[in-house]
Amino acid sequence: MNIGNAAEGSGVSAKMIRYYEETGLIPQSRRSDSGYRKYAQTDVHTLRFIRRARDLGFTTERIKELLGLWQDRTRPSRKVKAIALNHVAELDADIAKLVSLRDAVTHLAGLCHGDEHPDCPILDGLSGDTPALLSRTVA
Amino acid sequence: MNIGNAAEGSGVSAKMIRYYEETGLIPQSRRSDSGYRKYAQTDVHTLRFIRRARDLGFTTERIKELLGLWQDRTRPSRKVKAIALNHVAELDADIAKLVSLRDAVTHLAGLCHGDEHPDCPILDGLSGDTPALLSRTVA
DNA sequence: TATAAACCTTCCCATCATGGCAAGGTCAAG
DNA sequence: CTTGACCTTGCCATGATGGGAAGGTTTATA
Repeated sequence: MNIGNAAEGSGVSAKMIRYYEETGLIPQSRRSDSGYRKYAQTDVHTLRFIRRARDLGFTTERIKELLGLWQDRTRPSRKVKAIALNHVAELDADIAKLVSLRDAVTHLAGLCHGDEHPDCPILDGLSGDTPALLSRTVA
Repeated sequence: MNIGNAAEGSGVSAKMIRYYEETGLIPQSRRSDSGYRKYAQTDVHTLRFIRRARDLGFTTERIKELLGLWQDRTRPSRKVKAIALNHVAELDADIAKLVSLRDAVTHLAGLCHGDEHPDCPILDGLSGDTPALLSRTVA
C-alpha cells in the first residue's frame, strides 16, 4: 500500500511517516519503480504503536527504545517496565512543576481584589517590589 | 547601560532581549551613536517583570496584556485578575492532561510483571492488540 | 599610544514535532 | 487521453531559546 493508506490505517500523517523515516525512528521503506513508498500491514502496525506511544507522551527517543524492545521477542519485560516507570517519573516532575506554577498564580490572584480599583498585588508581585511573593511559591 | 548590563540586571539574556524587541513585546530601544542598544533602569524593571511572568508560565501573548495593564495606572484590578485566573484555568487543563497520561502509563506498568520473561502488557497495550487498555484511560 | 579583551551588532542555524505550500511526477478511472 | 487523486522532494513556519560567526566599538592595560 502507499503512504496515504498507511497514514489512514495508522493514524500517523503521511508527513510524519516521512519524518520518522528521515530521523531513523522507522527504517526506510521499500519503493515502487516510480519511487512511491510501499508499506505492508506490519508497517502500519508499527506506526500505530508509535502513535499510541506518542499519545501517551513518550518522547521520540523513548519510543525508539520501546520499538526495539517490542521487536525483540526475547527481551525481559523488566526493561520495558523500567522505561515506562521512568516516563511516569518524568510526567510526575512535569506535573509537580505545573502545580507549583498554578499555586503561585492562584496565590497572587487570591490577593487581588479584582474590582474597579487599580491596586493589584498580582502586578506588584510580578514587578518585584515584593519579591517574597514569588520566591516562596515558585522553585 | 548596554544590553549586557540590562541582561544581568533583569535575568533576561541579551539574546532574548533582542528577541522581545524584534517581536514587539518591548519597544525598540534607543541606540548609541555606534548602534549599541541603551537601557535605563525602568527598562530593566520591565524586563524583570517579563521574566517573572514567564517563570510563572504566562504565554508571551498574555505577558503583552499584563505589561499593558501594568503600565496603565488606572486599569481596574479586575482585568488583571481575569488574566491570572484564565492562566490558572489553562494550567489546570495542562495538569489534568498530564495526570491522565501518567495514570494511563502507570496503569499499564502495573500490569507488567517486570521480570525476566518477555511477556509485557505495556507493549501489548501500545501495539493495539488490546485497544481497550488505552482508550479507557486516555481521553 | 597601541593592542588586547570584552562587548556590541546582525545574520544564520538548530532545536522538536508538526503542518502548509509549491512544483512536478504517477496512476487510475472515465 | 484527460482529469483528479495521489505521490515525490524541498522549503518555510511555528516558539522560545541557545550557539556561533564575522565584523565593529569601547575600555583597560602594558
